[in-house]
Amino acid sequence: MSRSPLSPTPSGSSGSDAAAGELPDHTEVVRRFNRSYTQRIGVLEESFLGLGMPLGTARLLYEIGVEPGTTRDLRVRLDLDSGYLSRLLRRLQSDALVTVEPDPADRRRRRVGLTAAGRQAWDELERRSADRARDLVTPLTGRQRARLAAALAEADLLVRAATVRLELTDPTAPEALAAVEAYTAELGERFPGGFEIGDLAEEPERLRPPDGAFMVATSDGSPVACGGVQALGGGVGEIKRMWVRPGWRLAGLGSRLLRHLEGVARELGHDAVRLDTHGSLTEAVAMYRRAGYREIERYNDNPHAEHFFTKNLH
Amino acid sequence: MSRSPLSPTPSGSSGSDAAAGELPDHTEVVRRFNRSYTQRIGVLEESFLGLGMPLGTARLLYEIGVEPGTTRDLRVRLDLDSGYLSRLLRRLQSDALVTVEPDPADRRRRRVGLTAAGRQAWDELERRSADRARDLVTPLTGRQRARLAAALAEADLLVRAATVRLELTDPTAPEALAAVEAYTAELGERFPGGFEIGDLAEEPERLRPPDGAFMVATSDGSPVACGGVQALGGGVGEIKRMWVRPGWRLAGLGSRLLRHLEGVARELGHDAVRLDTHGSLTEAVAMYRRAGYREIERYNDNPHAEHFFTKNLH
DNA sequence: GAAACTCTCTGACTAAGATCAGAGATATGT
DNA sequence: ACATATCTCTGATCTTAGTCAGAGAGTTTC
Repeated sequence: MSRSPLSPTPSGSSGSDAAAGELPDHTEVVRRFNRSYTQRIGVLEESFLGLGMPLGTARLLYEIGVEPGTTRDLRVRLDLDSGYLSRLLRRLQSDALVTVEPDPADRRRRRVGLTAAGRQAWDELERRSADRARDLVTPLTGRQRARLAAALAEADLLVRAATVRLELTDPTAPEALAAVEAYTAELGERFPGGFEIGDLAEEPERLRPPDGAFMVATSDGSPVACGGVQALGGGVGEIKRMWVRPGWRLAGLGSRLLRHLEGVARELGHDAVRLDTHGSLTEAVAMYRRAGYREIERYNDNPHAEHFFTKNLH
Repeated sequence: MSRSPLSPTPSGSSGSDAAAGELPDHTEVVRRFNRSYTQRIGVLEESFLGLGMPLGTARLLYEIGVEPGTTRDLRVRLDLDSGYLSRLLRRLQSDALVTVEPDPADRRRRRVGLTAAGRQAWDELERRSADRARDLVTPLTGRQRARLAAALAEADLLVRAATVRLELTDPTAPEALAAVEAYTAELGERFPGGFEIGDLAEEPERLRPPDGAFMVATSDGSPVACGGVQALGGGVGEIKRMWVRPGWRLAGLGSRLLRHLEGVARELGHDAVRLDTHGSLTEAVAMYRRAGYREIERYNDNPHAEHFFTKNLH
């Protein structure tokens, strides 16, 4: 039986695992990386040890330091049982690292914050974590460090992009509004003459089932992409308000979103989709072409649109 | 400008750590990666859950499946207390997943292997772990997957290289012999006419303190690089038997080892070092030049050497 | 102002992870 | 052959992690 695909040397022995004819899905590379990286770096966690407090407590302290809040916030963020949290907090409190006081807004809740000593302990956690990262990097030469940083940044971007979840969102929901706000803010920068698009909440039913749909992608709580489908009639759908946060465009999130929206349009019973865009959004125009869209005549009177596209869904 | 160029989120709070004038040491990239990666991928560990056995047990089972061995091996590999290991093994044994029998070579030890049922459970662990990796990759397009794989492979190589430990090793120790064996095997392939270098164990005292030193770098237990320093007399040292496992040469391990050996030579009181090499080892020759070595006349009668170098240590 | 609900806390409990000090068996060096 | 070292196992013990049920304080709804 062959060696484990996770074999320890980098010498290409793992490359042979993918049988000759298969398409590479690269999962082996991911697994190999996971294994060696977690083994060597020991994850973030380890730097939380050795402060004379158990891991869970340190994690909680860290989280409080990142952003103080109510016990409820912390429970949700760390997914803890309320009884367990209560005990952890009491321990931190008795070590004089955190303050716990009733929330004036709702006196059932408690607000949690760091004391001066707690801030100090938090800094220590930060320092350890940074030290660990530095330990990893120091044996390398400057060029190698740069290569490592570039590789990790690239991997980070792609992993983030891969783990973004596209979610059907009501156009009036706060996440949807936040996404569209970011969208219009960006357009506003591009067209200083003043830019005006209809408020998303104006006709929300057009972007809501059963007539349409609106998708928002969030990462770490903030919107990174959005887009909707509405009906134009005659079996034709229209893709609207498609936007991807600038830093995320390199990761192909746009095409993924577009593909998804086409699928939604198909489910809504459309045979084709159209969309319009401004000529200055060159990346977007290129992406539409790559995705199989062809340019057509103006089909609406949107003053900001210069290019009009269509794609057959069958 | 202080923002990371690839930073997809506006979070900013972490980016400001690197003050404007500092040289980038890239620790922020590493930390950022650690945080987001562990958060999203949840490490390898998670795929070990849900088999009806606790994490530690699953980890042990997995390790046995990767490479069966004696209890001692496992204890070292997983860094477990012997009592703890004993109990974990007993549990696996009572579930009929592993066989434990005395090692015929040393009847104090026990050999541990998987039963058929154990192999099946191991396959299940493998499958889960692979599934998790695949889940990560599937949302990406083919090109993005290739980019991710390339980035992770690059990061993996560099991380491995960075975490390799160079250790002063006695020339007669098994790791040293293993390294030199790999070295001569490779040279044997390059020079099919037959290749003969003196056995390392012949004059071990020359490569041993106080006259010399021999360093071996191991990764996951197998040697990946080696090299020694011996005295030539007159304040001159000689670097001998320097070798880096092929797959590791891209990661700059050679220069790191060379730099280290120069430091050792300096500590041994030498003012300069020499070395010889064969002309066909073009990468090596280039590396020596890059490291500040200049070519000199032949200073010995090594029939395999064609190039001779020296470097001043002060 | 009572009912229903929300939130935190306490006590009781369990499993898992981990460490330590020997006992007993086996191997090695002199 | 003896002392010494090595190795695994057992029993005892401890901390951490995590769960559950309900008490008690506070808030919202009608």
